[in-house]
Amino acid sequence: MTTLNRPGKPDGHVCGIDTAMEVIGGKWKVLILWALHDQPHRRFGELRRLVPGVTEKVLASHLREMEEDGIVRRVSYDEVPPRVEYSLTEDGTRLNKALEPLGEWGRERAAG
Amino acid sequence: MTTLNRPGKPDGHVCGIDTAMEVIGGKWKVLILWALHDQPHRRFGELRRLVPGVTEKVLASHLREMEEDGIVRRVSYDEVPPRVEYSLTEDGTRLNKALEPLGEWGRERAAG
DNA sequence: GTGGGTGGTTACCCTGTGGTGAGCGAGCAG
DNA sequence: CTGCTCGCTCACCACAGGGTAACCACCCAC
Repeated sequence: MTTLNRPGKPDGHVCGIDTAMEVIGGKWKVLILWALHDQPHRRFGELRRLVPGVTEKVLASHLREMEEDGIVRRVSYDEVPPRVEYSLTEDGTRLNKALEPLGEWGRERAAG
Repeated sequence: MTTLNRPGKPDGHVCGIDTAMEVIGGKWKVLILWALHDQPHRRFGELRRLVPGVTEKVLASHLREMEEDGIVRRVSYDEVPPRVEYSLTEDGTRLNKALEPLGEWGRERAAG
């Protein structure tokens, strides 16, 4: 279950890694984090362009979950046309840093 | 697709992290890695006990995928009753190390 | 009045992943 | 001859995560 419902999930965690895996388990979440890492604020449409292939529905639901998980901050300005800005929380920033060695591993492997 | 078929997957990787996510994307893979990290060799039944909740079929297929991905080494002894030992390759060991910061992040978060 | 651009929501469908349970091959203990 | 162990394999099935598409409210420019 990646989409909503944290309540269920009686599994119990063996180690910290699966706690983290739950948070980044969605298909696009790491890419969203990645897209968020270098700019302080990103708009919805921007993210959609930065994460090629994601649909609006899924992007919206992933962002909502990440907000619930406390790794993304959502600020909605009451303007027209509507403007919403997403940014990493401090926890999200630390998560992103924790993801870096993994990214390096992947890059090495891709390089062959 | 986590189970078999690397061939497809035209997606193209945005960054190294999703390369890694593909490898550890299975539901139990990080736990298997974790179970493999402290002993040089683990037997099938041992792993099944160490990863509570996994079924034999899924454990077998995950191990097979991890072997294909070059992070797990499988050695089968031609004895009776059959004996098969699994261990991390060097690449798998490095992956496990790359996973550590993530585990720490998860532990901190679980601690609240 | 109609088209565009914003950031969504809702309904429905489909595929892949993982779960269930059975069976198998070979030898040994009893 | 029966049952047990070990490491699987096979056939089948359920479900949830993700994809598709339509729709909404709002205001502006044309």
